[in-house]
Amino acid sequence: VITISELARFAGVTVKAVRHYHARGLLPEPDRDASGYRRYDAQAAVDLIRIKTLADAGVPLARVHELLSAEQDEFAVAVDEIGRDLSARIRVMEQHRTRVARLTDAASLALPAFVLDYLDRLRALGLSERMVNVEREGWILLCAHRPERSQGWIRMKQESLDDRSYVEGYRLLDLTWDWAPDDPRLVEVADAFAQIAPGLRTAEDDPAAPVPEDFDDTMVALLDSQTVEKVPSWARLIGLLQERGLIGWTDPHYDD
Amino acid sequence: VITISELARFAGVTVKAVRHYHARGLLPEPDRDASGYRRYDAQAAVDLIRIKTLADAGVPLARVHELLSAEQDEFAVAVDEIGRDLSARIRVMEQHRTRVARLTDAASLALPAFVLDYLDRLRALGLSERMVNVEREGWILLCAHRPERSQGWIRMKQESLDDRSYVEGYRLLDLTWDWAPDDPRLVEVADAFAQIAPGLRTAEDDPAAPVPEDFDDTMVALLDSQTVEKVPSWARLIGLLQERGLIGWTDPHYDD
DNA sequence: TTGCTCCTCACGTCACGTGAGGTGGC
DNA sequence: TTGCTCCTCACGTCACGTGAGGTGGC
Repeated sequence: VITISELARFAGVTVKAVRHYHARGLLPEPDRDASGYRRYDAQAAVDLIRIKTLADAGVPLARVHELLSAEQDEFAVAVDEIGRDLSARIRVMEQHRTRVARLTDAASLALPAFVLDYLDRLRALGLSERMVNVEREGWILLCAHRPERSQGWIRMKQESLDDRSYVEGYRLLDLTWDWAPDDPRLVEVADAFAQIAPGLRTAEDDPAAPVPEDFDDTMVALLDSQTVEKVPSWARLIGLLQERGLIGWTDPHYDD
Repeated sequence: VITISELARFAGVTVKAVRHYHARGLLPEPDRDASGYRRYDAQAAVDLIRIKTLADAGVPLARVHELLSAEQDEFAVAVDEIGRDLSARIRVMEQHRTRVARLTDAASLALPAFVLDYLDRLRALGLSERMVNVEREGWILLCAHRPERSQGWIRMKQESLDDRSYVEGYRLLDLTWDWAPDDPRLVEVADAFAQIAPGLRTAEDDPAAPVPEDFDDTMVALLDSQTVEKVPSWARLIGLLQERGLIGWTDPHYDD
């Protein structure tokens, strides 16, 4: 009594969708008129609205097919499950929304505000932009890998930055970037670090400090590729520091 | 420095997804090792996390490609838009969730509680189950088509059911279901309706009553296919009622 | 006659997933 | 040697969308 386009508009779907539901066996093929046009009645409209209601809720069409011929109790259980599934999907979408809301620019992608504050402070302390960049990419990795611990680490780093000798260490490291690995000044820098060392915080000082278990092999490999493998002079420097009994988070076997 | 599976696990995606991003040109192909294996560095991990963050937010990969090379301000505008889009999608999902929550069984699919209450009352008044079914399917159509007006209509119908003569009319109609269209008793029923008529409510009595504009051609055609086209005696009855100056919502030209 | 709807294939899309068939590393 | 990972095609999936080429109704 109505045509396919009338039916489709009525239910709020496309004509193609209706034909697709026929092909899938979800909606029974109606009788045709003299020219081969499909003619639908109210039952078809009711069926289609049911299909759309379930499909809109994210139910796969194969599942819709089952449900349309399900018994009362079986259906009730399924509807309950669909509702919980929708709620769960809404929750993850809300997480993604808050994550997206933090993305003010491409540089801060995946970085929470407390890391951005920390990076701003490094800039304010006079560190070079490429140094800040190394930190930034490192923190993107850390935040992705250990989101629950990263805030604690940042707090610890912020406290460390209150220490002048710690800041001096950073500035020294910044200076060595372009030096050749065999630059004799690196030995002086390593000695300077050894002086500063007592001021550097370790896991023994602070329970929030990172411990070896915080970094799996993947993490260590990635952080290394950003630092010792990228800046030749730093590889040398790490070696010199190890000779002086100072080791950081990096793989002791980085030089393999 | 890390393998494809390490990279994938780190970012929380599948190995296939990483290769897909290579194929789409989203993630640059890294160098290979001696056996042709891809070797990734931290930059790749950072890039992949960025891609995943955007893709999780529902951004099409083609769009992700643009955004990764966008300028600060252009990116900020896009992120804002993605956030609004996510919020909108969350809102429609919440609508679908509330709609799904109402689906206690297959019969009540797409029907709000106030319609179910109305149908229960019809049963309580002694109407046959098949009669209730005709009402139910009609209301499914009405609720789908005019959701904003259906509650008002139900309220009006509930008030009408307080009228004994109105209820009598329903019971008479129920009785005629199986009669032949030429059954002489139909004339008596039509006469009885004519007696009841002053008690029937019309648009003149109540501004909430349905007017012809509430039903487009599709709606009329569908409601007809559930009633006058389905039950032969009703087609005859409508004709008899029209002779007596009583017309309902149905198409006056139903008999074409 | 023009424009709109309808019909049936067949192939496209989106973001991957699934084997198939083979090689490399411990 | 076994099991695991890696590689590259090629094709599959899900829910339709997009024409292609043709007919019917006003």
